[in-house]
This record gives sequence, structure tokens and C-alpha cells, in this order.
Amino acid sequence: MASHDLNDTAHRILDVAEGLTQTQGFNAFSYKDIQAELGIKTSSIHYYFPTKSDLATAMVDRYIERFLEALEEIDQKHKTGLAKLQAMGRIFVGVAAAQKLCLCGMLTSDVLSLPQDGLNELRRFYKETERWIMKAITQGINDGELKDSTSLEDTAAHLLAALEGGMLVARVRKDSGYMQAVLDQALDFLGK
Amino acid sequence: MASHDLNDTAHRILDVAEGLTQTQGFNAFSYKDIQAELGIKTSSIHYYFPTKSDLATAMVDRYIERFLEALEEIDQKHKTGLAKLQAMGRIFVGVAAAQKLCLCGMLTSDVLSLPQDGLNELRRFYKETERWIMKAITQGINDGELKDSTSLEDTAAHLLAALEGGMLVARVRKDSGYMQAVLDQALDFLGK
DNA sequence: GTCTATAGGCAGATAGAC
DNA sequence: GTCTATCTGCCTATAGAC
Repeated sequence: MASHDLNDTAHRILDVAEGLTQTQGFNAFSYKDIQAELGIKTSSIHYYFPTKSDLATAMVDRYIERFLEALEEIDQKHKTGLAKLQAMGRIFVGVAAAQKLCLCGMLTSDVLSLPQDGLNELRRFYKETERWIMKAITQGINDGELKDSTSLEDTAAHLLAALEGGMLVARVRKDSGYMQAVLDQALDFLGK
Repeated sequence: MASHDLNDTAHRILDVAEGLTQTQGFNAFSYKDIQAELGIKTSSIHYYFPTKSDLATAMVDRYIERFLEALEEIDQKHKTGLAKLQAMGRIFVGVAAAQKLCLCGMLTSDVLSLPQDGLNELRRFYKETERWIMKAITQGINDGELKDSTSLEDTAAHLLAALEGGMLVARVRKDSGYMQAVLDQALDFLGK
């Protein structure tokens, strides 16, 4: 079920669920929390998402869809590889500033309580994002902005790991500049 | 309460709780799970750790204590800064290989359901570990192995973020070489 | 589609016997 | 210290009226 099949109420439910997952974790909130925030009864939520697994799947689907769209927009808006990476980094800095975690990063903690499909979705998120990063780095190298990489794949894996980990640590540090510093450092390593 | 005040049973409880937290998350297991694995009734567990918050605190305390001890041992066993960083990295590669997360990384997801003390403990873990990394990098620079850093603090923050994030992504990737690749890449950036 | 009411189970936690 | 028994409350989920 793609996210454009969902109606307004379903989207609002996912909005709240997404926020709660990113701040508290998927196992840490209940349908009652959504009820409280949205003013719609838990039984009505079950009407849209019969089980919490269904909710998880729909939530991740929509998140990944939107994230990959955002990356496409970056591709169109920014010219150079470095500018693209910086724009992507800004997304993560924003998430950290909101005291949140990447939805997929958070779900990775809860992964064992998710349906099998959920694991595949998360894997897809990391794969696709790394692929996009590899493309951007390649372009940066061709642009002459970034230095040649011995292993493009490892370099991309490393950048993503640093961003995911940065958001994690930032939550505890509560230091508003921390995530930006991690990003700058990671991109600095890629420069000439 | 330092961990040397705990008796055998308490330690065995913490062993199980630690494993469950690192694989499933703190909110995802119950006293009943410990009972199942240890053959001791939940009420007896409450005897040692009256509330789950108490359990969390004791668990993190012991984990940090042991981790910092391991870093001290590394300091004694290894001579150069780079060798020390590699030895520390091996700890994290081992955790990832066991399909686990760093205990503190995992708890950082659940941080809002922890007692306030827990947050301070996690902050201490990151601070101390970064401090140790900074020392090792400084030594590596003096040894002539590592290149000079514009900001020692940011470089250390970045390395720790990459390691924490690497373990996160590795859980989903289930690629045994992934974590090692992230580590190698991160250390490569520090080299000359 | 949204509601009220409720089932059935498991969570954290406590009392008190041994 | 470890046990049995039990409390209270919250969770996911369903039935059925409107």
C-alpha cells in the first residue's frame, strides 16, 4: 500500500505515530497516545491499521518514500556533489535539532519486534541512501571538489554511519552544535 | 552502588538484562524474560532491583565501569595511538558481530523512559569515551602516525558517532564485514 | 467511519509464607 | 533469599451500536 492510497485521517495517524517513534521508540508508545494527541479513539485507529505491525509497515513505507523524494529534489536543486551531500546532511542536522532520531535508525533498535517485512524495508532505506551518497561522491570527484576514494562503497557506508550515530549521540549530548560538527568533519574527510 | 557491591545472583541478573537490552532494547523485555533465562522468579529479581529503573541504573553503571577498564587495559597493552584506536575499534566490531548494539547506544533510543540519572550516566559514557579517543589521537599525532587535526574534539566526536552508527546499520545489513569497513574507513581518514 | 464497551493477556510491583 | 499468590493498570485487539 503506497502512501497516496491513504486518506487524511490515516495520514494524520501516521504523522503522530512517526513523531512518537522518532522521539520515544516504536515500543514505547501505544494507540492510546495517538488517541490523546489526535482526539480519535483507539478503536478508530484500529480501523485504519488493524495491528501495530500494519502501522509500522505503513509508517516506514511513507517515510522512505518521502525521504527518497527529498533526495531527488536535492539532485535537481543542487549542482555539485558536495552541495548535494551538504543538503542531505542538513536534513539530519534538522532531525537532531528536533531531538529526534532518524525513523529508520530508531526502528533499527526495535527491529526484532517488527514484522519481517519491516526489516527488509529498513535494509532498503540504508541501501538506497548509500547508493545516492555514492553517486554524489562520484560526482564530487568528477567535479574536482572531492578527493579520489579507494572504496566508494566503504566511504558512503562510513558517511551514513556517522550521520546515524551522530543523531544518536546528539540526543544525549543536547548540544545543538554537535551534529553539525560531526557532519562537517565527515565531509571534511572527503574534501581535497 | 558500584558493581563490586553486587553478589553473584545480582550479577547474573544484570548479565541477562544486558544481553536482552543490547539485542532487543530496554523496553522490549520484561522481568519474566529474565526469569525464563535464569530460572529465578520475577519476585526474586525485584528483591535485588525493586524497580526496572533501578535495574537500568545498575546495568549502565556496571557497563561503563567495565568499558572504561577495558580502555585502560588497552592503554597499557598498546604503545602507539593508532594501535590503541584499532584495539578500541575491535571491541565495537565484536559487538556488531554478535548482532548487538552498544548498551549505551541502545539505551539512547529508550532514553525518555529512563530515570534522569540514566541520562547523566549515558552522557558520562560518551564524554569519557571521547576524551579517551582525543588522548589516543593526540598521541598518534605525536607518534607521527596520524595527521594533525584542526579540531581534536570534533574529530573524536566524529569517530565515536561513526562507530555507534556503524553498529546500528550493521544490525540491519547483517553483513559481517560492514562494521570493520566503517572502522577502517574512519581510521583511514585520521592517517597521513 | 467513529463510537462505547469489553475481552484477554502481560506488564511492573507487593505481601507474606517458608 | 526465594517462593506462591495476587493486585492494579495498561496494552493490543474485537464486537457491535450508531
